[in-house]
Amino acid sequence: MTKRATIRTIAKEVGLAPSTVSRALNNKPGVSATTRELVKEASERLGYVPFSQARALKSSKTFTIGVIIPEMKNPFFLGFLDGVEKVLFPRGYKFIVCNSSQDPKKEKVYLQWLMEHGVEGILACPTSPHEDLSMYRKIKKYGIPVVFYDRIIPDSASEFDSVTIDNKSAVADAVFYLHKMGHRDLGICLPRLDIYTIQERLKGFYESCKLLGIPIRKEWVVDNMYIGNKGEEKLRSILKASSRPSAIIATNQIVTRQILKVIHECGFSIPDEISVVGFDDVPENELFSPPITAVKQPVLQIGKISTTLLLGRIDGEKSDIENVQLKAELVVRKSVNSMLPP
Amino acid sequence: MTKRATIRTIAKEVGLAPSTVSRALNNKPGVSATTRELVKEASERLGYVPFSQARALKSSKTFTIGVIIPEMKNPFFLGFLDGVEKVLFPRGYKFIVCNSSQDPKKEKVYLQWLMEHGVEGILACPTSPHEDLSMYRKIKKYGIPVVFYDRIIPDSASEFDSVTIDNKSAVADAVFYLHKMGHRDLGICLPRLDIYTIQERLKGFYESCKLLGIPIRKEWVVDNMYIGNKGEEKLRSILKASSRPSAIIATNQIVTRQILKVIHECGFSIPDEISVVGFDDVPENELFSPPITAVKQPVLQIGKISTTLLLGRIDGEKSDIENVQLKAELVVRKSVNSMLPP
DNA sequence: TTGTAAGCGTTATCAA
DNA sequence: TTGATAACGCTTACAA
Repeated sequence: MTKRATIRTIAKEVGLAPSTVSRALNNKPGVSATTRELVKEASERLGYVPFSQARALKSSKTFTIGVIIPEMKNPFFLGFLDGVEKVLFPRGYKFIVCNSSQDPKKEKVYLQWLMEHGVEGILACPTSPHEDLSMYRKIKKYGIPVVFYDRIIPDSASEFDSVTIDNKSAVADAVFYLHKMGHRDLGICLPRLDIYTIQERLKGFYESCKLLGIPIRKEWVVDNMYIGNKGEEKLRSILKASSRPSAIIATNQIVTRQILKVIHECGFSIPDEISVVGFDDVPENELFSPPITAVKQPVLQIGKISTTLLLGRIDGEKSDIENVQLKAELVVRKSVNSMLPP
Repeated sequence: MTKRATIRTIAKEVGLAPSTVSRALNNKPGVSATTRELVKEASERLGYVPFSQARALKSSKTFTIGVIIPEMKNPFFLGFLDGVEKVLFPRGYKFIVCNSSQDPKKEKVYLQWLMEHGVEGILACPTSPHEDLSMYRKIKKYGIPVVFYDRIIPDSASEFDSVTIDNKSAVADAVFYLHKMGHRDLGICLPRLDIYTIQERLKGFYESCKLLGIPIRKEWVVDNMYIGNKGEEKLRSILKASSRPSAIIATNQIVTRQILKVIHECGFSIPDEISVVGFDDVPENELFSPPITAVKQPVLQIGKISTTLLLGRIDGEKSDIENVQLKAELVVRKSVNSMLPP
C-alpha cells in the first residue's frame, strides 16, 4: 500500500504543472489533446483517485444530502428512501441516512454532524416533541436548505418547505367508509401521541365521527401501542369486553400488525366478528386472510417530491416556501364487514 | 445569511491566533481555562460550525463508512442497516447508503464515489455477476477496508473479510424438516440465479434432497421469480398441474410473498392442500393464516458483526482475514402439513 | 497552451 | 500558554 497518488504525483510523472493536470482531468478548456491524453493515461496508471474533501474546500459542493428518519422498522421509510434514491442517483447525489430512533437528542447529534460534514441539504422527518425548531433554524440560517417530509413541526409551515399527506382526511376517509358500511362502534389504535402525523390522524378520527354523528367511546382510543405491551393489552381487554367496537382503525403499519396480532390471539375472525382498516399499504396486506382494507400513503411520491424540492433549493431556487400536501387513498379489500341490513 | 464563521473569525474576535482557537475548541492540552472559556463563548456566539472537510484534509478521518445494498424492498436489508446503525452511532460514525439496484454498473459508480468521498470503510453486498473483484481490490489496495456481508464473491474468501450465513444448510434444514413431516414432492422458488446466496440455497436444496433420497423434479425449480410475471406464472402452472408438489420452499422474503400470492390466487389452502416454508422471518409471518414456518436469518447480528469487524479494520487491526459464518434457524409454525400416517 | 502562486479551513510543529 | 508557519489536495486567477 503505497502513498496515495495526488495531482502532484501525476504532475511529476508527466513533467507538467499540477494546474495543468487538474484542468486535463476535469475536462476544462485550454489543454491540448495530447497533454490531456498523457495526463489521463498517467492518472489511470498511478491509480489516482481525486480527493473530494479537498475539492469541497474550494467549491463547497459535496453532492451529499442528509436524511433524518425516525425509525427503521417502519416500511414507510424504506419506501420513502427508495423514492429519494431514485431522484438522487441520476443527479449524482448520495445520501447519508440518520436514524433518530424517535429520540430528539440523537436527532440533534445527527443534525450537527450533517452540518459539519458539508451536506448540501437535509430531508427531515422531525421527531422533536416540543416544537423545538432551533436546530433547524440554525441549519437554514447557515445556508443549508431543509425540507420536512411526513411530519412537520406545527406552525413552521411558513418557514420550511414540506411534503406531507392530508392525515386528517386519510383517517376520515376510513371513518366515512366504515360509516357507509354500517359501522357505528369504532375503535382506533395509535403508536404514540407525541408524533405530529398521529395527532392529525386522531383529529381526523374525532372530526369525522362528530360530523357523522358517530358517538366516540374514549376507552376505545388506544394511544400507546408502542409502549411495551400496554397498548396490546389494552386492545385485548377492549375486544374481550361484553360490548366491543365493530371496527378498529390503525394509524400506521406497525400498529396494523399489532391489531391483527391481538385479534388473532383473541380468536376473532375478520371481518365477521370484527372489521379492520389498516394504515400504509404494503404487499402483505393482499396476502392476509382476508386481505386488509387499508389507507395507502403515496410513499414513493413523498420521497421523490421532497427530494426534487430539496435539489431545487440546492440549485438556488428562490421561490416561496412550498407546503405540498398529498392525498392518501383508501384501498378497499375484504377486512370490513357490511353491517347493513341486506 | 452572513459568511460562515471560521476558526479565523473567532481568532480575530477574541484577539488570539487561529491555532490557539483550534486547541481550545478541540479540548487539547496547553490552553488556559480562561482562554478556553473565552473561545468557546465566542464560537457559540458567532454560530461557528467546524468544517469537517478541512479537517479530513489533514487527518483523513471522516467518520463515515459506505454501505452497498442491492435492493431496497427486501426487508432483510432494512434489518441489516438497523444493526449497522446500532454499532455505528455510539462510535460516532455515520453511513452513506448506496442502492446498487442489483446493477453492477451502478455499484461501480457508487464504489468510485465512496472512494473519492473519503469513506473510511465499506460494507458491501456485492452484486457483480461475473466475479469481478477488480473494483474491490482497487479499494482495498487504496487503503480502505472492505467487509462483504450476506453475499461473497466466490473464491474471494481469503482476500476479504465477510459475514454470511450458511445458506446451504439454511435450506437443507427446511428440506430435512419437510422430509421428517413426510413430504417427498418438493418445489423451490428463487428470485434469480445470478446471486451468490441464491445459488448456495439451491445447492443446499439439491444436496439435501440427494442425501435424503428425495427425487428432484427440475420443473418444480422456479428460478426466475423476479423476472416480470414469468416466475409467478410458472409457479401457477405447476400448482395447477395434475401432479404437483406437496410443499414449496422460498428463498427470500419477496419470493415468500409471491408464493403466498399465487397459492391464494389458485385457491389452495395452506397447509392442507399445499405446505410452504418461507425465507426470512418478518413479523407478518406470525399474522398470516396459517402462520408461516420460515427460515430465520440473524439479520441484526449480520449487521452488527460486519460493522464491528469493519471498525476493527479501520482501527488498524491487522489480524487474519475473517470469514464469519452464522447459522440460520428454522422457525416452525403452521404452514407445513404432516403427511405421515397418524 | 502551460506554469506560478494563492487560497479554501483546519491542524501540527516549532518557536517565542 | 500562545503565536507563526507550513501543510493537507485541489482549483483558479493571473502571468508567461
